[in-house]
Amino acid sequence: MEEKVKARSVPFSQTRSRHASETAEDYVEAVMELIEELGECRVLDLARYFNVSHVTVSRIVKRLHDENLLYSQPYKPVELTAEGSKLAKRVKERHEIVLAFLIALGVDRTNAEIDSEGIEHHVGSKTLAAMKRFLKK
Amino acid sequence: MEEKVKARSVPFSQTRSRHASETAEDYVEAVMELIEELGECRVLDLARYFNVSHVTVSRIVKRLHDENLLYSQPYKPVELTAEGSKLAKRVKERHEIVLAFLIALGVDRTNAEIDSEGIEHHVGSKTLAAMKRFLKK
DNA sequence: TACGAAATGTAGCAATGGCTACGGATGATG
DNA sequence: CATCATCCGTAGCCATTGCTACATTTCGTA
Repeated sequence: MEEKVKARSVPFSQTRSRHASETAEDYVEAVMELIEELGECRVLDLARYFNVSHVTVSRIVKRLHDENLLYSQPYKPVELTAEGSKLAKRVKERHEIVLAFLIALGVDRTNAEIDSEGIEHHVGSKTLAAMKRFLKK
Repeated sequence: MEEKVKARSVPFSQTRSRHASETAEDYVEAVMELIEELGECRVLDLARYFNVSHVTVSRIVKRLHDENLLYSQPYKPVELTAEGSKLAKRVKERHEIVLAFLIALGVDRTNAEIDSEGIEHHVGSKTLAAMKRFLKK
């Protein structure tokens, strides 16, 4: 009888895979950060960082190892592969831009840090470019 | 031997419950939108809206019914409870602000729509206020 | 070197959100 | 009012990300 609702511009279809990708982004970024801070990155360092159990970390590390983003051996520190390192740098740069942008927008640092963690994964290249332009002014 | 890494300001601890909350927000917003557009909101309307199977919708509707956000009876349209309606209005308003903000920032409408869907759930009250201030100028 | 604490792995459970396949309910139409 | 297409529910599968409990490995130190 009437018009069908059009599906969203961004299908929510791949919610699960999107979440998995976000996890990957968070983890490679954390590994890079922890290696910079501590010299190495242990499973327990990640567990403390994300406030989850070492079991959760260990399973995710295994998956990211299989996806060639991390390199890990039993009972050894976690390292980044070349691919993981590339991703981590991209993610970190995007994260820094989003954070700086929110602060420039007038958000206090604490809230800017909180929100940027969540927002960063959803900032496309166009939005990122717009944020960069804003920062230049 | 050295300083422990401090946990993130925003614990990633409750990733699962955060995702569940985002789902709740998406669904009450969609239900409100679909009722406005179509006069009622059926399970299949939601399935088309989110590009998922009706099974996924049906399970989530049941959960949100248990959480008192939606009202549903077998084979009947889905409705919002008072609580769900309140949440939906809040979410919709926030969504509209984020979308308008991205457009004002210089992002084309298509990408603004895409990114606002993902960003909206991570915009805290302080960031939302900053976006409103920006829009007034 | 041998012990014990700390780190990591493994087993197995729950919740969430995807799916297909199948069966029952509803409602329009002949 | 019988039929059939459409809508919806249920069963049951998988993946992801939480967890606790328990087993194993590592490593500093007695």
